[in-house]
Amino acid sequence: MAHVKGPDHSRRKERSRQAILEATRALVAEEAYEKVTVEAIAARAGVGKQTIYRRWPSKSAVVFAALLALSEDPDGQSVALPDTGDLETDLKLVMRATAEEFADPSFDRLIRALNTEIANDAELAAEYREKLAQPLEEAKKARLRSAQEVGQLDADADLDLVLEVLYAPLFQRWLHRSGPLTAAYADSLVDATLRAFGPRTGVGSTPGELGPVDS
Amino acid sequence: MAHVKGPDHSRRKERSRQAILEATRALVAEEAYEKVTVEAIAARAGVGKQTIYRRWPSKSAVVFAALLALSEDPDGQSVALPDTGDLETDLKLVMRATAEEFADPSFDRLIRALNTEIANDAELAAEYREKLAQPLEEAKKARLRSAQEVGQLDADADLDLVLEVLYAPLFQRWLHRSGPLTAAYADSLVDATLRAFGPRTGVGSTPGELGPVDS
Amino acid sequence: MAHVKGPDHSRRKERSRQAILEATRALVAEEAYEKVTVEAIAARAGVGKQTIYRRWPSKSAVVFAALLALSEDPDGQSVALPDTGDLETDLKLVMRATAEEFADPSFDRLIRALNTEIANDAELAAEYREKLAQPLEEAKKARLRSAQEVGQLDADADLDLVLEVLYAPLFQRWLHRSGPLTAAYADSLVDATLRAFGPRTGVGSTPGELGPVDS
Amino acid sequence: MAHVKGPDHSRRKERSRQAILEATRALVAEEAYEKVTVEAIAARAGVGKQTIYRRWPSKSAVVFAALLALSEDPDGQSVALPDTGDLETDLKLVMRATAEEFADPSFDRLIRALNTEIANDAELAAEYREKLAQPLEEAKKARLRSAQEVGQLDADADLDLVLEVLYAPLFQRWLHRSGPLTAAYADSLVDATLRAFGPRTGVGSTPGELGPVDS
DNA sequence: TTCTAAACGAGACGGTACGTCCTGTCTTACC
DNA sequence: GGTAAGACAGGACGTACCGTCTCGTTTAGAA
Repeated sequence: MAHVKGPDHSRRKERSRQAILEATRALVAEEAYEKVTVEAIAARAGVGKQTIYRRWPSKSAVVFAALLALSEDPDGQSVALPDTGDLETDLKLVMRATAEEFADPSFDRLIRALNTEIANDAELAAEYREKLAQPLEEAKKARLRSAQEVGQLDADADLDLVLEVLYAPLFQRWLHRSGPLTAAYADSLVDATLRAFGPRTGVGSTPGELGPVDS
Repeated sequence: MAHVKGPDHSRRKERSRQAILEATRALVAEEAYEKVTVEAIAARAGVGKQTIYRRWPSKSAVVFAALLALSEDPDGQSVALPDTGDLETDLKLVMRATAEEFADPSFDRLIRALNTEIANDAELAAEYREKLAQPLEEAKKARLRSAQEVGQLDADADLDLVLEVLYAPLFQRWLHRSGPLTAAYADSLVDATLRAFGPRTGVGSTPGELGPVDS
Repeated sequence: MAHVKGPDHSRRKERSRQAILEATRALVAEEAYEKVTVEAIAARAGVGKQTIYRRWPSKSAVVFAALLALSEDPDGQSVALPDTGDLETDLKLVMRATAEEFADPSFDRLIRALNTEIANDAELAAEYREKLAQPLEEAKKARLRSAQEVGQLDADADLDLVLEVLYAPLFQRWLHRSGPLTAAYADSLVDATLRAFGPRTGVGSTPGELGPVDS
Repeated sequence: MAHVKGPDHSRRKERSRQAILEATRALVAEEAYEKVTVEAIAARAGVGKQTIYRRWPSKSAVVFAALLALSEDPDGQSVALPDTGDLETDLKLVMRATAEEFADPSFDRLIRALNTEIANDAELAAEYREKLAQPLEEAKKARLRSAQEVGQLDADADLDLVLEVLYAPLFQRWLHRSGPLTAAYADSLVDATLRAFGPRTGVGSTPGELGPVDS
């Protein structure tokens, strides 16, 4: 088990790595993505450019890593959606929060940068899905499955599809700035989704038996 | 108010304009958007760089204009969706066609470039909506209204929302490469949309009896 | 005779060229050669780096060109050594002037830079000889030939060798800082050279016979 | 005076020191001086960079030390010129050997590197003179003094000047590549030097008659 | 038909950022 | 404790484009 490698310098490495990611995040949040330069990141992080290029192959990769780290920080922790027992309530809560998040200018810039990256780089897109999107989707699907068990959602529904119908309109409206992201809009997406994938009435079980589903 | 200008050179202008837009389209279709340079466009179009900058303020604007022109070309013509009388049939046709379109690599690159532009530039986004998105949406809404009239779609449905629920999942799946764009997928989006916004025909209940449920 | 070439931009070209060479000269005169950077030259000249690299392949070449230009400036003019008729007087005048020149710190730095270049690059050395050294040597040899004609110098002397014996010690002492460059030293080099290559006494003609030709 | 040090790592020290100097020599002999890097030296010597910087303050110093060591190696030995009793013979032997030495490409690169260093660094130049040049010059002067004693050289000649007249032309011709370094050339330098500083035996004239010509 | 002035192709220009390389210092692990 | 390994901050390198400017050269309309 004796490895032949050199020293790991792990403390310095970690310190500079964090400084770089933090500086990147700050810069991307501050100004338009295309104006963020590797030189500025290095300067802000108090780091030589080579230290950046030693770890990442391009600006895209650094920015992407910085944004990934943003969501990964609480390492071991697994995300979970609220579960009050009422799907509609929970979804509206989550969707309204999501809509609000997009309103924050610095969050907006960060996510636009991230989307620009992954839209134009299939590899980064794959990494994004694996590291960020899937865990989040799993959490959401867990909530949906729990709803399926209590008959608040069609047991046969394709959960990926459900999530897309729920989230994609919000995402697209934000990305294209094609309309306001209000709470009412968030609610109406939940309503539409539940109409599309809610319990199939008259298949042996009555919703009413399980208690009220609507607000 | 008659100004004393020289010859208008309109023929040359038009020729070089077309050459620029065509070269831009070709380059964007060929390689990653960020590798398309104004210099390359000028060279390919057999044009001086200044001739480009005389007309457009930035590379973004040229690319955007090139893509706009792509869809505007059949000038006077107004798009219209098929109307067989059956909304489900028509929508599935359209959605399957849309899904196929995205599969063409050069179309893919063009639209990714366009989306990158408008995602990061609010002004271009506005122009995009005005010139491209809205006319298309109007055509789609016209078809939906026709469906409302024959009771194939909830008369109170917010048509913008309907279109988002229908298209946004497809768009997002394409943009993030998060799943295959099959005909079955296109169909399932139509199905879901129709479940969400179709006629409110309960089992043994008339739509009118239940009244609108939405807020 | 209609040429197919583009515009010559000669005025801009010449202006920026002069600015670059002047800035280079100033910087090389100011500080150690190795601390002169292309970036500093560009900044001082108010010029983009690319404008330098468009003309010269390396820093060496720019510096070399700057130093060449320094001596070439009076374009058509051909150098000539004084000719009073007395070789010893003339040579001592020239050698003392040369010794003094080397004492000027900014001249010193310039010439050290030049020598560093040509010592390490055979091509530059060839160009240096052709453009700077040879014309100067020709002027010197012209004076020596005139001396040979009046019997003040051995008619069979190899003039290249004479010049080397005369100048090389001064040059080496300066380059290696191995001794002071005084007027007395300059004189003693002339004396030694004249002893080595002066008229061969007793070969039929006495110098005195021809009488002094000087002023 | 025995100093109280720990385990005397002197052997390791000496080993790594030798490895560094040897690697430096090899690299300088192999390629252009400016392409020799400290990193390459360290790698070739199998040594950490810090081990180099612990001993020498800069790359210049390492290279200089390497070249110094080259000539110092036979430590206690003091150089001496041949003395056959005939100065001309001895000098021609030495000058021809010197000229040949310069023809060796790897020697050439080494000495060019050395000259570049000392031409641009007064401190190194001083060290060079003290450690390398002066001992050698002393040896040469010893031979000249011996010649003075037997009347083969002017007893009043400034031996530094004699050496310069003898060697500097060869050195300059080599440094500037301004001519071939042939045996005939070497001989002609000896001849010229002896004419300039040889015994003052005029044909039928006593030296005293002419008197010193110098100022 | 000749003249004239705008628009043009070409491409140099001042800049900015890129990604690479090397210097001289610092840190870690090993011996 | 000194060493090999090599990461680090810094900074120059030479390249690629940007958007501007400056040339001669079309070229199409007005004279």
